[in-house]
Amino acid sequence: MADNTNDERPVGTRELQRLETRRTLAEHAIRLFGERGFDQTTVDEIAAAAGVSTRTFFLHFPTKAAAAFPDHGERVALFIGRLADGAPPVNPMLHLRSVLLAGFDTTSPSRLTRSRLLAQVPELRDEDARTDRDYEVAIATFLGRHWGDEPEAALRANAIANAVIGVVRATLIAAGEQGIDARAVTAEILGRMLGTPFDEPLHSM
Amino acid sequence: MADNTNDERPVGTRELQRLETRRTLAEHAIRLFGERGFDQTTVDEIAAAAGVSTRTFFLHFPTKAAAAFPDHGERVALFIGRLADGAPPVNPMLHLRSVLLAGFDTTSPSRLTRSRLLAQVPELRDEDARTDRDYEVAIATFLGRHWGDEPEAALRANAIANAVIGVVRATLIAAGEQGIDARAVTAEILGRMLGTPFDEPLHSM
DNA sequence: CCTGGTTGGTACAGTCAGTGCAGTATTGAC
DNA sequence: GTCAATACTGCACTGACTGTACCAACCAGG
Repeated sequence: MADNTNDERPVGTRELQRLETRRTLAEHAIRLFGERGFDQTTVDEIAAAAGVSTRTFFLHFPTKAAAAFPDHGERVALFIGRLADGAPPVNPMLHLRSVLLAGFDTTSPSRLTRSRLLAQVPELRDEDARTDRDYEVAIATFLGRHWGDEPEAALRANAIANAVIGVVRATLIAAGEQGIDARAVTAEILGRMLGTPFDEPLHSM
Repeated sequence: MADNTNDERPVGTRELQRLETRRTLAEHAIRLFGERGFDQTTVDEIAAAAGVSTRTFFLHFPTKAAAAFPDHGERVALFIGRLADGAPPVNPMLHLRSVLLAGFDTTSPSRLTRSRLLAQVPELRDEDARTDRDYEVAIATFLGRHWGDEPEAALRANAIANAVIGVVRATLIAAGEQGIDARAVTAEILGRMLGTPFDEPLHSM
């Protein structure tokens, strides 16, 4: 066993070929979804366009829709890393807000592709909502670390996570349109939602 | 043509039989989902348990999952009616909050069934999120009536709708558990989220 | 080298959700 | 009583996804 203390990719011909196949599949899937729509594209067609068998498609992606978001795993990992980064924040809600807004600042090409695809292919929004569950879990876990895991605190963490993700998803889908400053709207709404300190009780209801 | 000025149900033997078939299908679907899980139940089994053909199932429900929420349409209609009820509210956000909380007060048996089923059968949560889109549209439309339909106002309405539905969904799923006052948690979070007036600009970001 | 286990991909058969269509039988309006 | 509307059925089909056996290229170890 090689002394791989760090988790370097063991880059061999095999691994490279596999990643290339995966990349090609996703590329053609996104292209075809955009050209014809999601329902008008079959997995057979995607596989054929990528030059592999249909069965191979499902060795790389669990569902047809998953091919539209090939870097989902990495993005979630990045988000979790950012949430856990640095010293424990004084106000977790403000930390959460700044991490969420940081996602708007990094203009990765894949984010633009994703926004455009979601705005263009409505059938993919359901799948998007499904994958967003990973972010919800990440946020709820993060908040749970600060609020404890009593049932009511957990429920609150869950509800906040749902709400926050809802805001970000809505704005990210619209982010492709002209003349909309999605980041500003997100910042404003999150500011109102998360600005009040949730660590102190609220009795004026 | 009879002078049906009001929209009374034309109750005939046929209509009754149809409603009964639909009810039976939903009843067995919910039972089987609870007993074996969603993926372990086939539409064939549901139809057989209800004593009809498989094809008939799809005359009553568009998807397998839809049978788990047979009264979804009525509930959405009720919600929309409550939103539009009365004079135009002074503060639409507060009106929205009170309508949402009213949903907790009416302890309909179907709501309890739904909560229990969602807590028990995780595969149905995706479908739940999908059907919740109808509520999102209703809320966004309602807010749009007050805020106008400029792109940024529409985006804000959409984002708020997403957030609010996220909170309610999270709490409703947990509502079946013991010792959790889901309504109180929802009221508190919505109070913080919607309490500040969104009609005035916020400059302290 | 070479040899043998690992692994990316294939072929094939199968399950299940969902649709289109042609047909039957009961119902209800005139 | 007749005839159209309609609740339901049977059948054939598409398309997503899975299990399994198999091939072939790769990448050790000696």
